Amino acid sequence: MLDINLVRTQPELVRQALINRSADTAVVDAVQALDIRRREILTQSEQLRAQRNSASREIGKMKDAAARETRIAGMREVGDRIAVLEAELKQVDLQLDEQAMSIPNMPDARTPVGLSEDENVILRNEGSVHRFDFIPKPHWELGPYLGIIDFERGVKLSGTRFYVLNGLGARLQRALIAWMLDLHAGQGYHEAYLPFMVKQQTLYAAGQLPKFKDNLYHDVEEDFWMVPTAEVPLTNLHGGEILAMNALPLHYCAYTPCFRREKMKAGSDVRGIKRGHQFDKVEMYKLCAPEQSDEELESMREDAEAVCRGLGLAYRVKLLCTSDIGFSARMTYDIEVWAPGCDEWLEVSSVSNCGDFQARRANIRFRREPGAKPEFVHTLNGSGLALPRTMIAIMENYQQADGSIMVPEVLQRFVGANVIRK
RNA sequence: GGAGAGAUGCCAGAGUGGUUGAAUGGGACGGUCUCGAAAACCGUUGUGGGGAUUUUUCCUCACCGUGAGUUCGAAUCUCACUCUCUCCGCCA
Repeated sequence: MLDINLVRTQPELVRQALINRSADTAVVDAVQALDIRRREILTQSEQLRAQRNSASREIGKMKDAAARETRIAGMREVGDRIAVLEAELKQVDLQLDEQAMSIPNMPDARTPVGLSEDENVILRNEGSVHRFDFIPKPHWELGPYLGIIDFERGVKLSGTRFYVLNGLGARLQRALIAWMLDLHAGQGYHEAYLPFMVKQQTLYAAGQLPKFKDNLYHDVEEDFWMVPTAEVPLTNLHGGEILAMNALPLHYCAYTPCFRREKMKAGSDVRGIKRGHQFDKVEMYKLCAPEQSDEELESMREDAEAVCRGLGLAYRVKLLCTSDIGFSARMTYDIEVWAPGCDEWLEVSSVSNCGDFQARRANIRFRREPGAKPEFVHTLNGSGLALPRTMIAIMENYQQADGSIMVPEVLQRFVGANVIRK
């Protein structure tokens, strides 16, 4: 949620930000009009209330019954007028909220303006791409060959885009989760185990609703929504709280499965485990004071890169342009690892600074010193990393001519093997 | 799932339908006293919206779990919901 004051005082700035995001600007006019009407109603109804409050106080002290009755009758009418105004206010508030909630965050000045993902900027390539003296196979061939990925049975259980991991395949994923969490703990992140189902309000606060309703799974009988990312519960962990300055920055990491109803084009990304309705992810999350968030973003990107480096994967860092950053983000780095079998770069992490956008929705504040006015914190999130794509990169980069897969050194003690072979 | 109890400020805990934003106690902060500290005493101690003034303040409205209702007036009365606790049942 943007500061309504920004829309009020600098609507042009907001409009330009929406244009840069390739989004419709009509919402700005709607918010402006509703905001003006809201304040009109407020002024009127508050005047009436003040009048009623003082009259009621006097009525309480009146002794003369007849005069008292006259006064009460007069106030009855004032009460009716208030009721009418309140009813309209409720409507206006509702609409204003809905409109204001649908405005995405203002991009940071450093986020390049661009009309599509083609205008994202590749900042760096890190690590050397592994050269093979044979043609590397894609993971959707290696997995079934080694018996560690079973696509058929996944489909049997749950339909297309589901799979089963077997034996060392399942173990490799578990090893990655454990290793990543340990790594992040060493980087100063506090590990949390979170609910995988949350209530609707929690999704609004994180910026997933109302815009991405179509991409979420939820129970129709109860107010339970499956988390699309650990970012959602992590954003709300301190919702409604006022934190002490010396508690900041807060660094969290968490492993959760993620559930996404993806409206995918038939035929796109269908092969393998790159994109599914359910996947695992280790997430990093930070809450900090506004002046800290630029620096925290860089260190979080660094922490995500450390995962790729630890696994010995070649990767590149992208700075997303205005049209490609997420709804809640003001600036985002993507980290992509090279997958020689699929022959493409895979996005394994997205590291974003959301500024006070989520904090405003979730009402997360802090006090610089006891007694000081509460201010909104800044929030940041980043994957560290998405599991299936990391699995793909490991399988395809560490494959050998005979179809076996070497286990990256850091994972060996978790997997309990140096190599996965048939 | 069944039965009961409860939800008030940072915490504990009062609150006859009418100056109750809310007694009292504790904590925290400031001050007096002291060489210093403790004790004692005095004072301060919420959030959000709107308006005026503009960098200092003032006025006003809302908020006592949430949402409706009754009333001239609700922390206080009515209803629904949520959550917490205790007991019973069930369960990994």
